[in-house]
Amino acid sequence: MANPLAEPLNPLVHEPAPLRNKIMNSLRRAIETGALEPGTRLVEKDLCEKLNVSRTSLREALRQLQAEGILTDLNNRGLTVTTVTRSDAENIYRIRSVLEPLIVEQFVENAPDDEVQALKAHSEVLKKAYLGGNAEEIVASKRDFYDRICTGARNPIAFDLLKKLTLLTSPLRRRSVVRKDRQSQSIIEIEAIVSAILKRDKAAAKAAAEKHVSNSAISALRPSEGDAKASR
Amino acid sequence: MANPLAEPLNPLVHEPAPLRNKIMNSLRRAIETGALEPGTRLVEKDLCEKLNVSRTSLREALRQLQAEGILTDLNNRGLTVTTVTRSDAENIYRIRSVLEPLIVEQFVENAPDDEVQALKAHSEVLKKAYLGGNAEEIVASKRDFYDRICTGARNPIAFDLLKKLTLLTSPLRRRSVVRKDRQSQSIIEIEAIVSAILKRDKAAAKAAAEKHVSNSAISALRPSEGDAKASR
DNA sequence: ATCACACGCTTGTCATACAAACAAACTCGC
DNA sequence: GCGAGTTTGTTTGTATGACAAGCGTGTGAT
Repeated sequence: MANPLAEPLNPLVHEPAPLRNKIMNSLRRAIETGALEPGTRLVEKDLCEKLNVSRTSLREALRQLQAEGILTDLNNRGLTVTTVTRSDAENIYRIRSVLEPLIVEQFVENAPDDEVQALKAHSEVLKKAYLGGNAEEIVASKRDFYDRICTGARNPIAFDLLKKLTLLTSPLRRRSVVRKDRQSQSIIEIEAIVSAILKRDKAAAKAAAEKHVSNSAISALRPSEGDAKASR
Repeated sequence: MANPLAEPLNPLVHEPAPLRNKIMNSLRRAIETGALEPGTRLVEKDLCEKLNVSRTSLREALRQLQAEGILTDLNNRGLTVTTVTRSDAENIYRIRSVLEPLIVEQFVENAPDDEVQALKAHSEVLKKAYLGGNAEEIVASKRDFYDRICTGARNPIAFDLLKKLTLLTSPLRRRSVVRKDRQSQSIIEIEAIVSAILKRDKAAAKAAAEKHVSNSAISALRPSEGDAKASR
């Protein structure tokens, strides 16, 4: 049998990749990695020079990111990287704690056996990444894991929402991933999800998914520092 | 006692309302009311002339609506009003059926008594609107009802998501609102939600909210016409 | 020290221009 | 008549330059 991890040779969409998309990806990446911290002011002219693009394209990209909630509009004084307050973060985790169980449920309903097998195989890779301890690798592997579940669930809309929500809390998550205790706990939780999925046990899978989000929330929100000014 | 329906004299935010926001509202409204049907191609030059704005501002508004999912990008051939496939609609209702119970739960947790009373009072207005049968009035009143719940829940992020999701299915909902049988059913379901909220009974309120979404879904998806081409 | 004013920086909006992608019409050879 | 290739027109993508308006800050006068 072929390696179930192998991608089915993606059709290679000949994406013309408009400039604004590249800009968006670049900025998203910067926020995700922490190169742009929450609260940073984004000055159009500076960004144009740094990215070497025209103001037109840049502004279109900014508008799109703004609509995604990643950037916040100060009234007439430009954009900043959205600062997620504690209350925002709690709300985001609360939303995730109903959305992710839904996705897992739909995965059980809709994913064909080969995707289930591939997920199982990938969960082993993820586990190894956790044990390896390389943060980069963990994050990448976990994202891949999520992608598989969301794709298998056949609910692209929820997938989209989740991507945006998790991006908003990426500053929090970055701190939480490096915690050793959280890592070993994550492994257990994920294995619970996978094993329930293998049995096609919807209720158990949902419960495991919810537990996983709840615990992530606890870990991410633990520091309990006073929350900053309002968000939007 | 003062009329609990009275608004507390909103602070009247001096919104400079950038042109692009007006454009967005205008387009959103057009889609919501059906003036722009799903699948309609949006040609920049035409819109500029109709709205009497420059291409720059228009394009920024379009990008923002695109990020919200209301507009879909054909590769290099412009934007269309997003066509929601049957599968998309099912997924949207499925998401709503977990999000709305969450919101209702948070309303029970967080809304102060006066907001609960105001909600109760408004539910009577909504009921009258249903009995009156004027579609415009029903929609407006129902939106107001939802706004109160979402605001009271203190979860602006979920509020935002719900607004976007419901806008996507507005073509479906428009057809469903006029159904007499659905209307009387709606009244009952909403009263169930309100009465559970009054008792501050989280579990019952959640259950009632979920039931309401499920039934809305059944009604909206009933026609069961073959779904069109892919969405995005 | 305070108030008012002026200046600079930044965003909001517009007009214009040109390249590139795409679709449709059109032409020419068979 | 018909198909292949070419031309043409429409539409989007990107860049540039310009100017008004909003906001913050510094300066100067009192």
